[in-house]
Amino acid sequence: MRTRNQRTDRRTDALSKERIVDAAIEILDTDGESALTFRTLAARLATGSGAIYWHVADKNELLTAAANHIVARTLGASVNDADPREGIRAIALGVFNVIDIHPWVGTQLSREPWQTAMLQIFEGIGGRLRALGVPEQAQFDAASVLLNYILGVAGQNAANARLLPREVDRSAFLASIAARWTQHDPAEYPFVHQVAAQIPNHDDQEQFLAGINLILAGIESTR
Amino acid sequence: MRTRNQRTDRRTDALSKERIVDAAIEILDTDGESALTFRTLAARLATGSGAIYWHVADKNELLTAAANHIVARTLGASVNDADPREGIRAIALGVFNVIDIHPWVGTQLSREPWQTAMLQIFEGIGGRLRALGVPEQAQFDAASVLLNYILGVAGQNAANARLLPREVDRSAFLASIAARWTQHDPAEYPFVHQVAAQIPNHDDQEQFLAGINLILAGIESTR
DNA sequence: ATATTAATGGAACGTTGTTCCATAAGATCA
DNA sequence: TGATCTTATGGAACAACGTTCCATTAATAT
Repeated sequence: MRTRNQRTDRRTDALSKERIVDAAIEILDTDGESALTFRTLAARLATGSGAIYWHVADKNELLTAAANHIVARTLGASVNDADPREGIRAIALGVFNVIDIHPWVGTQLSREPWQTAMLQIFEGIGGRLRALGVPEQAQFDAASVLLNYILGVAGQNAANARLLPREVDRSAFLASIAARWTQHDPAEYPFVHQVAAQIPNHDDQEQFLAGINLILAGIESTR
Repeated sequence: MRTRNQRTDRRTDALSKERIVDAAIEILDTDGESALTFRTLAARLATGSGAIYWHVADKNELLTAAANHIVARTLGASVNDADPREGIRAIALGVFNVIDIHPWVGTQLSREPWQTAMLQIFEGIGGRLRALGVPEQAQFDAASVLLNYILGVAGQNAANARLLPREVDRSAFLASIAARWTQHDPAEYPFVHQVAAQIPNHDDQEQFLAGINLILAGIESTR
């Protein structure tokens, strides 16, 4: 009997979409978005780029699969179903935090529309809106605002992480942003100047949640 | 007197940042984001890429300048200051529509943080929130939700426009999205399935405005 | 007229995503 | 067991891109 057990004990170094996606995630996490190329990936997997293309259609599919993997894992964990409001906050915060750790996920979410990761977020939100008693007519709009707000913040945070040379002091980074803001004419940009003062001691995550709460308040007020 | 009048009657074909940005906008609008390269741009301006680099640092600066140009022109036009609520809606709708016409602006807004275009939107919103009577403490958070929601929608619409092969029938496009949604397991994605039915006769702009109204309601309810 | 600076345009460089293809490994069948 | 066919591999080659370099020209100042 030469036939090995189906798909079990093949060569241990066999390539697979899973191994490729895992390696891609490692590169993205440790060296950033720009470090992932088919050459670095092939080097890490000790193969050639042609072999990778046998398992993956193109770079876009690879990035989508990587982002889906991370988001699915995150959303699966954070389930709090006592209060639908809390459930929505937990989903939103989960996405926010996952992008804090893997900023490239934010880039991918805002670049590629209607991928599975987005639908998962959408479903999680929508189901809880129903539980909240939002009428069916209004559910689509309500879930859409929440999702787009989350995607907007995701994109911005990913973009910020892209410029941040890697672990630059956070307060120095905030200060440099505030400085850029105050360079504009105060007469033309009074609000920007007023807010620039609040930037240094400013908590991204707290402000993100405040946004979620404002939207939830809006959804519940228009019933 | 050989000296010509300062900066007036130079060679009529002289390059300038303005001419370069204008040409870039034309290419982006007529042939899409992927069509803008330093080669196509040089060809259109009948010059070489080196000459362009004398006026523009890199492609990022070029795109930022182009987006700022378009957004500034749009926001300058749509001023309605009878009601601050209407003013905010006008700004949001202005950005939405400008991205409908120039989708690449949406890509740029979500990719490059804290550029002038974003600050202009932020300032327009913030000033009107103040006029609305939102307490100063809450203005930052309130302006931030609105801005991030707008940016989220901007990014998604830009991404959609990128996939749309150019002027494909809109209803066919919506139908294909709904089809993709319903491919997922109905048991796992009940909300997505419910909403997929509403996609075909669905107005993007209307839903966008509904989102703005929900957020405004939330802002006004938590005072 | 001459020297200096500003601006030009096109060749060349290095990197990228992707394709191609000769070859090897695994499975199937005589 | 050996022959054949499919699956999978890895590295060379390609086209396109952003960017840099540099010899040359136009405009200005001396």
